[in-house]
Amino acid sequence: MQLVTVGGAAEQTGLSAKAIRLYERKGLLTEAERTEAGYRLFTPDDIAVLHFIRRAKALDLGLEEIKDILDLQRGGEQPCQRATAMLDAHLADLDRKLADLRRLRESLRNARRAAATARRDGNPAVVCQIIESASTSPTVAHPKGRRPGARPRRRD
Amino acid sequence: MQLVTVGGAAEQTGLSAKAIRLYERKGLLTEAERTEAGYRLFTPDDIAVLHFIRRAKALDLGLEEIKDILDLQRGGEQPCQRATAMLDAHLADLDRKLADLRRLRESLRNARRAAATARRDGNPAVVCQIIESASTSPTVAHPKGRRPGARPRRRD
DNA sequence: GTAGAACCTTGCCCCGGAGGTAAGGTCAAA
DNA sequence: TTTGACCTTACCTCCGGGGCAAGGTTCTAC
Repeated sequence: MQLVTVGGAAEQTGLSAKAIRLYERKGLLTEAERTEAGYRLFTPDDIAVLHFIRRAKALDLGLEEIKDILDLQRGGEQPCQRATAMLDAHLADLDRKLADLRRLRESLRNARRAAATARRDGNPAVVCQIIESASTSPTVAHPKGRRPGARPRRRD
Repeated sequence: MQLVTVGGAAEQTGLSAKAIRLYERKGLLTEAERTEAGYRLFTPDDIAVLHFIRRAKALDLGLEEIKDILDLQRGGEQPCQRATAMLDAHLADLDRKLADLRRLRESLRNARRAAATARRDGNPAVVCQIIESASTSPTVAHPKGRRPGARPRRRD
């Protein structure tokens, strides 16, 4: 049963030592045992949890969500139901992201084409036309309505 | 020539006032004129730049990159060549992201399926199997080699 | 036995791209 | 005059750490 320090845990899991300390601090890991000198000692169980975290992160789960799953599991409950719900949510999210990115890709391709054309035609656009031509905005900011009026007076 | 305050500029561009101040502070906008009271006054040109920024942001360019383009343009140069290079880079990046996300999506679907099966079979996995089964890691962290040895001594 | 490398510790500031809030100044309309 | 909609700056927060400082510990080589 080798106990390892952060560096060893990092090596075994492909995470950074800093990240591992962060996970402990955020409660994803139970607090590690310490040597007399204060070095953390991670058990094979800890390493397994770290591997779990790494995989979960690869699935784009946030640390908070991963913690939720781990807490449930540590509480003796079966986190699968909760976890599947999370995964469903992420799946839906992912589909949206994919669609957005595909649109974005199209915008970029169009922009590139327009830029190439403009340059070939020797058309020195006033403001770089490249991005002007890319129309659609995948993610729209909050509109936040505002009444007109309140026209400012200049400093003179 | 209406000059407008941040609120007006925000309204016209769909950006938040906060974001606009940030852009000015980061040098994407030249410092706006002020009223005696210190209110910013944006010219139609500023508004055009803000529209440009918004479109560029929609193409996932970072503020620093947008600033680079704008600086070039303000320097009287044609930023198109530089901008197309950026767009190419982003396009390649995007393709990678898309591929990653598609793989991720597959992982999630598999994970879900595995979870459903496990639950149907009444199989109470030791650690929630859901994520265990998802193998591939789209983004890999830095390996950072490390010599073995340095085995810690336990506190006892 | 001791130097020095290679670990480890905590703590703090930094990134992007803002959002939120505070504490206060300004301006136009009723 | 007062209200309230606007504006100002400054600082804290988010996420997931990276980087560095300043110091303690342990291992290896001599």
